[in-house]
Amino acid sequence: MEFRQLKYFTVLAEELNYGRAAAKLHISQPPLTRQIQQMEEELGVQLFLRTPKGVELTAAGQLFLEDAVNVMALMQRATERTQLAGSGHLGRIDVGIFGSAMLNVIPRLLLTFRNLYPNVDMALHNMNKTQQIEALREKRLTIGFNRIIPESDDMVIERVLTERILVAVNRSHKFAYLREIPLPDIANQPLIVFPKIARPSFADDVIALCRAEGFHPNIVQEVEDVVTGVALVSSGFGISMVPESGANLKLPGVVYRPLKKTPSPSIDLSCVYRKNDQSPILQAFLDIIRAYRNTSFPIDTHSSS
Amino acid sequence: MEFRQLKYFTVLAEELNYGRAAAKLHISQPPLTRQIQQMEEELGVQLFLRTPKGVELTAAGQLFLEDAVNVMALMQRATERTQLAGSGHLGRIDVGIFGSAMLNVIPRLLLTFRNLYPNVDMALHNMNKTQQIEALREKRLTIGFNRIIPESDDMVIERVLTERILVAVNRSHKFAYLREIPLPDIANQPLIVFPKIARPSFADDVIALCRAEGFHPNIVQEVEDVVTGVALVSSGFGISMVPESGANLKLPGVVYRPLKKTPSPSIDLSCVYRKNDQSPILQAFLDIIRAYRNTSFPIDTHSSS
DNA sequence: TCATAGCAATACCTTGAAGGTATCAAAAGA
DNA sequence: TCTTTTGATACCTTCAAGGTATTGCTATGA
Repeated sequence: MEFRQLKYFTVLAEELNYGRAAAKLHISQPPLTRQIQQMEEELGVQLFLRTPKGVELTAAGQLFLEDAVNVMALMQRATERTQLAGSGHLGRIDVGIFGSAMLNVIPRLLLTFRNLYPNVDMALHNMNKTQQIEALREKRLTIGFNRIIPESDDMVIERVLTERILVAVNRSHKFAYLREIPLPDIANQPLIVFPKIARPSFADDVIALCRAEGFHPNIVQEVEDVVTGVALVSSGFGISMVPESGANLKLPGVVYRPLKKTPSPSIDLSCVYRKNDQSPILQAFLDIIRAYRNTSFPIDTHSSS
Repeated sequence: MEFRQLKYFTVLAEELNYGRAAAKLHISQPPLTRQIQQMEEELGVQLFLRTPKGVELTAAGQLFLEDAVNVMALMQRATERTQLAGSGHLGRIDVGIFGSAMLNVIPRLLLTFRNLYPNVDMALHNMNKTQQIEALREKRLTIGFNRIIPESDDMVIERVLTERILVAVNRSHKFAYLREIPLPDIANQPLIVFPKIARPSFADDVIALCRAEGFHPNIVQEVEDVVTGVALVSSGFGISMVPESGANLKLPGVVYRPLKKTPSPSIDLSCVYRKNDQSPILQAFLDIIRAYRNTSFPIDTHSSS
């Protein structure tokens, strides 16, 4: 049984006349006769009763007609769904997220993606860079976001954007009265760094930044993430350094100040995905990331709550 | 898209290796490659990723695989259902019934049919012979049962069986003491005849029987059906003549006696169906009727309640 | 009653596409 | 580096789908 025959059958069942049905199918009448004969032979069932005025469906033919219509509709739907999936408009994307990027950049990307590809399911998974790489290898993740991602043969790391590093201080701290913080002044301040797992991390960047300036920072606490770090700043535990998008985190008594240095010390946010992943959904997502890359994300570094 | 291609696709999706898949399909590898290429071109979607070790499904391919399996299963089911319908094992039969035949013959036929063709829906419709013919013409009925059916060009009337005519009398009636009732003795008895609609009917047969014997029956009541007639006999209203299968109707004080005449007066039960109806369900049903035709239905004419 | 029109079926030819064999190109493994 | 394994390509053969011409049947109208 071929789809062609199903099509011929349904048209003949509609027209109930070989000549008209053949015309509608843009073939001549004899091939139609033969195809229907062949179907009847293959099924071992008479589908049409030949009458002097044309044909009519047998009971078996009526039953088969219903199913034939269903089969063709299902095939049509399958084709359309597959084409949607092939163009990235249907399917699923699993995104690994971690840290301060979730406070600003990633939500914007996700929102844009959802608007453009409403039929793609999006799942967010909170994991650190090590877990992300592992999950990517096991195809549990389509793409991961992180800072300072180790190179890997089977992964592509792509910069999403570069942010200034800001100093988070308590409003009561003397730094709060400065517009910019001179880096050397940090030397003796109690410094809170993060994250403490999955090194090297942003914490190492901060430390390296200090060392390049010629001093060793006074680290009073390593915490797991930016939220905990800023929470400690809020309670007067010390000061911290955060990526610019972390400044979206408004906690009582916390203000953010840029470092006094040119060029401004900065940290990259990157994404990572499988080198051999050609899936259209990933490509679509990457297109959005690339469109965002050079967009500025102005952040009011002087606001606080 | 052809079923052949769906089949090739599912096998390749299972084997994930062109060579093995082609072997399983009993074709060589190049045609398989070409058919898959053709599918991908037609859909405009890559279904497989070619890897050095073989192939793997893309996300779109996985989606299409699910649907392809469904399409093939639905087609398979359609084929089987159609073949069942074509052999009379699936579908529907509408049977018109009327009168005393419902008391014995028809239930046996229906029971036999249901046992042999459990997937055929049976619907019974109580209608008189006029209504049956009309319903047959409008295809609301597949077959009708009745007595004395008028000839018709587009209908076939076929005898189902021939029954003796019995006399139904009240146990207190003098006839109850006879083993057989001489027909002339009926002349002055109060006679109940039926049915009163859709003449000519069994009633006319009874009247004709009497006239042939040289007398005009003393009809005291015409009733609609055998049940009403026998009910009147039960209450002592008069005597009646009923087809043998009517003797299955046990009402208080009613006994049945054969007529004393050789050959025994009889009445046919017939069925009627459309001359051009070749439906396998009807043919199957007719086969059962014909098998029953020459079977005797022994009825104990002397029992009563 | 015969001629005609309209229908599906058949005979016969043409062509396109599916399948086969041989071979190539690329990559992995020994 | 050579061999093996994989999918892709080139080219040929064959079979079946489609076309034209025609037949056979039946209902209908003159």
